[in-house]
Amino acid sequence: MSEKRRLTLKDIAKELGISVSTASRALNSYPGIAEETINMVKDFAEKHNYVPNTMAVNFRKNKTMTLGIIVPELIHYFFSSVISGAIQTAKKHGYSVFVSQTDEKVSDEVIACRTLLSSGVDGLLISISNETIEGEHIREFLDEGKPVVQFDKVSDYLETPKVIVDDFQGAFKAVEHLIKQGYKNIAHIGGWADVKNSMERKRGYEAALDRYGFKIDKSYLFQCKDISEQEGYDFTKKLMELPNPPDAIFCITDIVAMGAIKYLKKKKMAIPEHIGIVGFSNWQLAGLVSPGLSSVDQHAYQMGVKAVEIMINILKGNAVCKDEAHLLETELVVRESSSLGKYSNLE
Amino acid sequence: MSEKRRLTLKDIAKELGISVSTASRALNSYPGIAEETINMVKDFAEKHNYVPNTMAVNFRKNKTMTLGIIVPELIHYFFSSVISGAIQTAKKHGYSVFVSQTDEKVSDEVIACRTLLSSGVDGLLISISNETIEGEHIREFLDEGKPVVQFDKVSDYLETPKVIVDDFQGAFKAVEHLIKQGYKNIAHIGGWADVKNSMERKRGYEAALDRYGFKIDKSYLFQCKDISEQEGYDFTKKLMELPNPPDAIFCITDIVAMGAIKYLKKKKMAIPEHIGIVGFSNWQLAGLVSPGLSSVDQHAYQMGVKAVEIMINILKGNAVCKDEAHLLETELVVRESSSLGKYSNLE
DNA sequence: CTGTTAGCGCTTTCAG
DNA sequence: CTGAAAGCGCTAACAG
Repeated sequence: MSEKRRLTLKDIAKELGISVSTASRALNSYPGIAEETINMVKDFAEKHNYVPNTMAVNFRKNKTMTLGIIVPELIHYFFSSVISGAIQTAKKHGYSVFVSQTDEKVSDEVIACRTLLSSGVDGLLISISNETIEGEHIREFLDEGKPVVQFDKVSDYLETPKVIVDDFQGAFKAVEHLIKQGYKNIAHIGGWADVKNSMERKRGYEAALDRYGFKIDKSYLFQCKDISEQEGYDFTKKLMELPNPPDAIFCITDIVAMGAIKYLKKKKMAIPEHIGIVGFSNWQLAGLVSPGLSSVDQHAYQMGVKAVEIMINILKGNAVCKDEAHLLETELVVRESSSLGKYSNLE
Repeated sequence: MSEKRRLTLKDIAKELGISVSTASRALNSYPGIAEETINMVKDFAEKHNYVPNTMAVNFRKNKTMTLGIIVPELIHYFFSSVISGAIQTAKKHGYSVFVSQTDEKVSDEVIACRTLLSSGVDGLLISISNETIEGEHIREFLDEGKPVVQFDKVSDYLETPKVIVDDFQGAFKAVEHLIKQGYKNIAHIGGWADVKNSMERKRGYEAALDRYGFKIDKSYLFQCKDISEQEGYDFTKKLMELPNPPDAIFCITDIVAMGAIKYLKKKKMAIPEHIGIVGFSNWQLAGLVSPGLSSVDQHAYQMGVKAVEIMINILKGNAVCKDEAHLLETELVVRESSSLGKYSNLE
C-alpha cells in the first residue's frame, strides 16, 4: 500500500517547460495546437504512464461519464441480461455503470435514486418496482436535467423514453403457434391485472384466439398473484379438473410453466401430445429441462443495449429526453413442449 | 431538462451570514461547533434541500465511496448472487458499486481494471477470468494503495484477501451423502485439471471414497472442457456403456448434471432408483426440474457479503490488505435425484 | 467556537 | 499557437 503520488498535468508541464494549459490541450488534441507539441506531450505522458485524475475532471466538467441502472432483482436472468447489455454498450461509449436493486420495494428505490443522484451519475436507466406508481423520486433526475430512460417495467406518469417488450406480440405469437400446432382449447395462466406486461400478454392471448375464430372461455383464465411455480402447479390442477379441460396452456412466464409441467408429469399426461405448454421469458432453464420448454424470448440483452443507446444519444445532444415508447420484438423459441407431430422443428 | 443551479455551501454561508468553512463543519457535525450553529445550518440545508456536490467532495477527499466489482459473467446465477450480496453490503456502509464483466477474457479484464482504476474506485473486488494467470493489471490497484479482495476464482500470484468456496468440503459432503444413500459405484464428471475449483472438487470426491473404504476407479473419472450440458450428456453415455457402469454420478456443476439426467431419461433409467445424481452450485433450476436435482449450495450471496466486509474493514483501517484465504462453508441440498428410500428428506 | 486562506487537478476563458 | 489566471465546491490547516 505504497501511496506514491500520481503524475499530474503540472508535473508534465514543468518537466517539458510548457504551461499546464498547453499540456491539457495537447493531451486532449485541441484544434490549434502544434502537431509537434501534441506529440511531445503525448509521448511523455505515455512513457510515464500519466493517467488523468478522473475525479478532478468530473468535478471540473460536471460530468462523471457514469450511468446508474436500477432493477428490481439483479439475480433474475432477465435483468442480469439487460444489465449485461447495458454495461457492454455503455463501455463502448466510455461510460461506466452503477448497478442498484430494489427488491421490488419502492422505499429501496427511493434510496437507490438518491444515492445515484448524489453520486453524480449522468443519467438513469430504471425498471421500476411493482410498488412504484408515480415515481416522484425518479422525477428528481429530470428536475436536475439528467435524462432518465425506463425499460421493461415503466411508469406512464414519467415522461421519458421507454424501452419495452412487445408483450402483446409475444403472446400473440405464442398462442398462434399453439393454434397452428392443432391445439383447440388453449388456456392462459396470467399475472396481475394491474401490471401492464401481464395485461398486454393477456390481450395478445385473446387477440390470437379471436383472430383464428376461437372464442374466449373465462374458465380457462387464471391470474397469478406472485407468479410462482406453485401457482403454475395449482392453477393447472384446477384447469385439468374442469369438465372440459384445455389441451394447451400459455403461461405468463417460464417459472409458472415449470409448475404446470410438474403437475402434468405427476398426472402422467404426455407433453406435448396430450397438452401443449408455452412459457414466456425463455430462461436458460427452458432449454435444459425435458421436455424442452417452448418460450417467448424477450431479447433482454438487446433491451439493455437499446436503453443505453437512447441514453447516450440524449447525453450527446443528438436526441432529447422525451416520452416515447420503443417496442422490442419478441421471438418464439419452439421446443418439445408444444411441438406436435409434423410441425416439430427439433433435431 | 431545466438546468437550475444547485445550492452550494457558499450560498448557505452568504444567506446565513457565516463563513463557508463554518457551514461545512456544521453540516458534517464537527466537534467544536456551537450546537446552535449546527442546527441553524442543518435546518436551512434541509429546508432548501441542499445536497452536497459529491464530485467536489470526492475530488477534495480523494475518495469516491465506490467499489468496483469484476466478474467473468454477470448472467451466471452464481455471480449475480455474489454481486447482489456485495451491493447490499456496500450500500449498508455507504458505498456504491460499479459492475464490470470480462466474458472470461483477460483482455477485457485488463480494460475493466483500467477503467475502474481511473474512475477512482476506492477498492476492487474481483473474480478472475479463466485466462488470467498472474494478474499484473490487478496489481496496479495495490501499487496505487487501493485494496483488492479476490473471490471465487482467485490468483495465488496476488497477495490479497481471498474469499473462496470450500470446494473440497462440498464435494466430500456430496459423495458422502451418495455413499450413505447406499450407492456403491460413484463416478465423477469433473472440470479442467488446472482450475483450482475443479481440482478441489475432485480431491473431495476422492477423499470421500477413500474415507469410506471405496477405491477410486479411473474409468469413472471424466473431465469436461467447457462444462456444458452436452458434455454431461456425452460423458454419462460413456459411463453407462462401461462394462460395469456406475450407480451414481457426482457432477462438477448443475448444468453438467442436467446433461446427465437428460441422457438417463432418454435411456429410461430411473433416477434416483437406478442411478443417483448430485450437482454443484444449486442453481435456481435445481429445485424446479423433476426430478429435483440434489446440489451443493455455495452460498453465493454470502460470498459477496463477506468480500465487501473484508474490503470495508481494510478501507476503514481496521484491517490490512494481506494474503489470507477465507473459506466459505457449503451446504448440500438434497432433492429427489439422490434420495433413495428411507433416507429421503422430501415432502 | 469561527473566519481566513490555500489548494486539490483540471479546463477554459482571455490575452497575447 | 501558447501562457496566465480564474475557478469549479469543498475541506482542512492555521489563526484568531
